[in-house]
Amino acid sequence: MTENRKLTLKDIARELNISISTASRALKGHPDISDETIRIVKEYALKHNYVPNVLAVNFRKNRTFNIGLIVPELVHHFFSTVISGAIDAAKKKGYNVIVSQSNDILQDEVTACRTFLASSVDGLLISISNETFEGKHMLDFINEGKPVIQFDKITDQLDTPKVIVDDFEGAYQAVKHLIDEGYDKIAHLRGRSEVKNANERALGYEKALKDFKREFQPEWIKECKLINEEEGYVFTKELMESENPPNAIFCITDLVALGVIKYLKKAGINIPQQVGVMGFSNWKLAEIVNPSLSSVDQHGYQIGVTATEMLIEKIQNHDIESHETVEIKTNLVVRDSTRLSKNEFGNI
Amino acid sequence: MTENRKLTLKDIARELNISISTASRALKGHPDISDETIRIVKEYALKHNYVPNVLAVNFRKNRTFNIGLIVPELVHHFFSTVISGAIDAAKKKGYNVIVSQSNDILQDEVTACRTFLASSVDGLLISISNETFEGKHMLDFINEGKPVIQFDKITDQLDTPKVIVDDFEGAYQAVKHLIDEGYDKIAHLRGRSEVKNANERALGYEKALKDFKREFQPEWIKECKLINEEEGYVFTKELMESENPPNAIFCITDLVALGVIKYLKKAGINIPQQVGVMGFSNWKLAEIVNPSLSSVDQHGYQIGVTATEMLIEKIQNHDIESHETVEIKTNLVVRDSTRLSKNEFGNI
DNA sequence: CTGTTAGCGCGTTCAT
DNA sequence: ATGAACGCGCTAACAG
Repeated sequence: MTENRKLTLKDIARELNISISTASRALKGHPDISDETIRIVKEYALKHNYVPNVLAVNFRKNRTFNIGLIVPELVHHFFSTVISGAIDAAKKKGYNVIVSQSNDILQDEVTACRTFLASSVDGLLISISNETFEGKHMLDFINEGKPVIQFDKITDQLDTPKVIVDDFEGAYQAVKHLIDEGYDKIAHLRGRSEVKNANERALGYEKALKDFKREFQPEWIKECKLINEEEGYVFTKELMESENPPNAIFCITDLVALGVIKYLKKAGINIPQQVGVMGFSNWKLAEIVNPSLSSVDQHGYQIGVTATEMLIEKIQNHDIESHETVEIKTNLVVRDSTRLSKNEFGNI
Repeated sequence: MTENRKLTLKDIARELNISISTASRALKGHPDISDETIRIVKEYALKHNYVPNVLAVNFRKNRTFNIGLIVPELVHHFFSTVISGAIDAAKKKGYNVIVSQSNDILQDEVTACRTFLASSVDGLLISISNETFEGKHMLDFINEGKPVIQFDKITDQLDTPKVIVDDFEGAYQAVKHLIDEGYDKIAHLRGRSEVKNANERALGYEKALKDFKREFQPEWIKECKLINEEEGYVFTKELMESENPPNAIFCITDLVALGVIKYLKKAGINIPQQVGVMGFSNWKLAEIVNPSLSSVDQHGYQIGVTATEMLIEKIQNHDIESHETVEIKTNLVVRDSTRLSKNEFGNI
């Protein structure tokens, strides 16, 4: 309604009979300016509710205090947790977060990058799509002097700082837990071989089997393409109907584990007595499903915070060269689906 | 690496021996400019990959093509769905979305508003916190000529356009379904009486009971303060141990329903045979829980899309006056927890 | 200590 | 059909 034009430096300079630059400097307590002038200007500014025009400042300084964040999917427990961490960390440093999603489609990711690049962010946080392998679109970004940090789903083809989950160790610990509980025939529903995270988890799985000298069967490894419930269901059926069925199944992610559980229940196979089930990611569903699902927590919030803090630091130091990788440790969460030894409450 | 300064209008003007304004106009195909010049300039621009400096343009035009989005919680199925819709809709119109969360704390919401206002968004989408009642911080926004649209969790104290779920009708249909299935003693775990959505749902519940002349008992209405699993559990225990226990429970949200289900299972009460359970929101958990939970889908994605489209339209028309309210229809999703009549598969 | 001046990159009169 | 010139609001180098 009262569309009162905003007060500018010029206005307050005119009103106070000083020059614009004096006003500008006074406002930021520049040492050149007398305490008296500073006091007067600040008082006037406060009283008349002066707010610097951020557009002008950003234009002048050639930066926006916005950072771009691209994830494959926004409606996804892990990624929304990461975003939450990123937003909170950014806020603390005075940055905004502009969020975009690729839907795991390379073209969408490229477009999002271009938009961010053209439009206005000071740096980029990205978790790449399943279709991204080299990532020259991100290179464009770096070439303009804007730092890029990859997190979670990354490509080694692109040399940037990275914040990743220790998938190998997480998988190793998960499988070790299964072994400790007494399971000795452990299958793995893995992800696509082109995806680094999937490979790391598979390697952790194999290493644990090897270290503890448990049976290894290539037929016990199934590659999920879509990483959904359906695949968990179908592969479990295959596994359980085979000559040599496993007695535990380690899944690439909780959603797949859900399919596993559905099949086992349908087939009347007791979890965890006859077959143990281990997920990965520790989604909300892990506590909800029946029996509750053991899983590996990836500390998404922490990943978001760490990646954002790193990015902002690089932005502020104009550091486009360093390429350190930070690994966030995972955390095994044991629930009913693998608790062979003692099961206090039974399945409710 | 090759930190090549970006090409500006000035550069291309100098290179082509024309004036800056000619270059500027040629680039946007201004009718004053000869086709020949336009061709040459455009060709040069394309070849040398000219990209207008968005910061400068925005500064000049006093807008940012960013919209602010504030939700109580980001890590929340419904809200992340809304955000997803908002981002997709904004992208189509060439806008970015800056996301922030209030954590249901008024102070955080106010701060987020201030940041957005000062920093640079052209408009605001907001779903208010549980602590927000009047919302003068949003008024600040409007006073600067920037449109605000409230969605889902709104306050009528602030006169803005709104996009809301038809909570009343959703609740009415949910309870009607319970009645149709044969339940005749229906309780309601409602939300806080200060929250509009909670009231609407409670009204829908009461109206349905009245219309179909079913028993109404004030003791069957319990007010959840925190809207969590725990409350669902505790209130259900109370209800079921009372003199006159209900045989169906309609919950303010799926999370509460989860607590309800947990108690009933623990108490050995069969769902849906002895007691039917109805949620609200249709989270992912509704399909995962056992038995699967009937719920009311709120079409979060559509809410995000609609609110965003409305906002952008207002931004572009400098429309700060209109205050229409759009109601997005809900959709009842029937699952096992209320399927008394026929239950094909049984609970798996 | 303070004021003058000169841009940042772009859009937009106003001349020609 | 084109160019010169100005200004958006702010910062900063340079003078005094």
